[in-house]
Amino acid sequence: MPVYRRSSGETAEAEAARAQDVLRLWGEEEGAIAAKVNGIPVDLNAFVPDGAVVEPILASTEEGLDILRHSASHLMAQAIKRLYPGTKLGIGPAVEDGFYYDVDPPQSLTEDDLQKIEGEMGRIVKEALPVERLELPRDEVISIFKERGETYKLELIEEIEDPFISLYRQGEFIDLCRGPHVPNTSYIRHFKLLSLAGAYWRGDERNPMLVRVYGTAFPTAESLRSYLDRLEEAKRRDHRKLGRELDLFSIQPEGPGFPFFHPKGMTIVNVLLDFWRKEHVKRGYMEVRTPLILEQSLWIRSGHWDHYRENMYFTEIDGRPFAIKPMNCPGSILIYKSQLRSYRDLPLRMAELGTVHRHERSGVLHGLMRVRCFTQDDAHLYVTEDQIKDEILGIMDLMHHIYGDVFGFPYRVELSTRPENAMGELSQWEMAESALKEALDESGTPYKLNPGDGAFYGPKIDFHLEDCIGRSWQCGTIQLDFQMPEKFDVTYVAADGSHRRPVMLHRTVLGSIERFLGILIEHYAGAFPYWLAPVQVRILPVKDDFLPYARDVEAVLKDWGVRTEVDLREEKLSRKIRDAQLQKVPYMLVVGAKEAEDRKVSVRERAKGDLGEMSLEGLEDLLNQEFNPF
RNA sequence: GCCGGUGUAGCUCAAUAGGCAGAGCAGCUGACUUGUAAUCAGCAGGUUGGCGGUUCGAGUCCGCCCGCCGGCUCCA
Repeated sequence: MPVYRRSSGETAEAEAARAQDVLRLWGEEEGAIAAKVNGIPVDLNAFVPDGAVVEPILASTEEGLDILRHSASHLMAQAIKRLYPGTKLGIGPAVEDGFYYDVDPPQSLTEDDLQKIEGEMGRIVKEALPVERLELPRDEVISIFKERGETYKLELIEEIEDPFISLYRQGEFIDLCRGPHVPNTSYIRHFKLLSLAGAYWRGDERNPMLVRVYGTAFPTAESLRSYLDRLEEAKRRDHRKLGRELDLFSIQPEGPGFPFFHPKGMTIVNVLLDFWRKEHVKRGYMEVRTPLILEQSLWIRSGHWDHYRENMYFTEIDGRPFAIKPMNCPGSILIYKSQLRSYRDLPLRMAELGTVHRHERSGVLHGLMRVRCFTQDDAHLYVTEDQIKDEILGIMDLMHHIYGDVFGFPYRVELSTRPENAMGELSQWEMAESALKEALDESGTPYKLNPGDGAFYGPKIDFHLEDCIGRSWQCGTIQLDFQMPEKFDVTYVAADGSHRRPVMLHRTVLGSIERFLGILIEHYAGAFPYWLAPVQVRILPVKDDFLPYARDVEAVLKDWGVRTEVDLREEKLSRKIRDAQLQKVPYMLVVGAKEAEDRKVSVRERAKGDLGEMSLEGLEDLLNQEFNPF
């Protein structure tokens, strides 16, 4: 009699059994949607070999959720094929928050069709169709999909080398699939179709475009509900909406991808940059500024002409060709080269809040997150080879300070290596890549490897911040560059009098100021911490009679360096409070007869509410307790 | 750039079936003189994104262009 084992070590004997039967021996079949046999996920009705370890996969685990969603994508594809016969199928995987299926329907689909498809999915769920795995010889599989006109599937099969190929069938629906899946369609209860979008077949823009139908599925109604609530929350936090409501910035039809910063948005940016400058001075950087437009020949020499031309804007001055800078490095190099540099000058840390223009394709623009003109908090470090590691560690420390200590953002690190269109020698790339790795290892930073994602002039370490709804944004980057110094013949005089070539480090911390502001808006849902709030305190006179006192208080606060305004309107106090709350002003000061008499203020904090009356000194103490990274 | 959707007052949204472009908020004017999340009244506000077409008649139907939204590809 075969023996089956549990991960805990327990064993049981039974006749040749399927995974579900083995789980039942231990009372573990409840809630399982698939099983793991010797660590490999399989269907519940898969036969288990003698001696195998069998564990349940629950829908509530990450692995189980993936299976549930993958099955949901099959369910959706089946519904689509029922409603729109002749639809050809692309691929339909589970993704981060749900699943999608790329389909090629005979007619175009609209949002209204989502409801219909959902309805049909509901019917298939009720049918409780068993989901069966088939393993058939290649030829047979090919003829099945030929017969069904599934040309995309045939293309996928061509790449599978195994003599046998697995398929999954539920009712009349058959799909090429590795599995595993839920045992029958009734397991998929809590799902929702979300959106439609175009997507190129196999992600290549030369291929035909299919319709990607997005949906999500969860094990319980509550978890589905909370996910949908989270989507709503994300909408509420959308920086484009808050940017308008809080009057921070706008993007006008006259400048697609070119944001306008309004006074309040600019205040936030300036506070942020004041902090940034202080921090950089502290860490031995000097600041420079280079021109926005430079002669085309410079860009040819730098390699941008060959590697980055499609993203650049060009112009002409006095009949000579010029380019608008898409990056700040060539300008920085010109400053470096403006005089002879000694090894004593290195490491030379040259920072620049550099405004760059890049031509982004119209479809990718997105509020402040993806624009055509942005300011990078750039820096170029000129270092000797044996300074590389320490300088990288120094930059990583700065990143950690700003992301972690100041903003409390979780972040991820990725190392990107040599891309296809790379410039320069392979050996230099290897040297550069291993220098970055060494720094990462020494600092003990966990990172993900992204082969082929480096810049054309060098490998890079990217820092991805995670925002409130789990999206990640690339902000900081450290790029190691042996190419530019070479191209521009950049040198320093070594101790022995010889001319040596420095290595160049390019780096940003915030990345793009625009994008960073967008992230901050969403992260704080517009309720900026006190130190960043465009208006820190709003003074609310109870009635006009107390305007003079309100002005007095305002003058005192301004003197303390607090960003203050007075609500001058002839409105009721409750109205003024409401408006200040909606503007997410951190502190409101109510001033009326009592306050004016005693030179006091009644303080209301936007989240805590009424804090009661206090003297101006008491207020000063209170404000001084607020977080301040300076 | 590509696919799909969408565009009405500063904002949010109405306008049966192709038949007089409207409301709330915001703004302005006036009244009210206000104590912890919306005082009342009046006024003003529009080339319905643009251009062309169909029609007796177009916000509505068709075509092209532009912007925006969601994706794809690409990226700070």
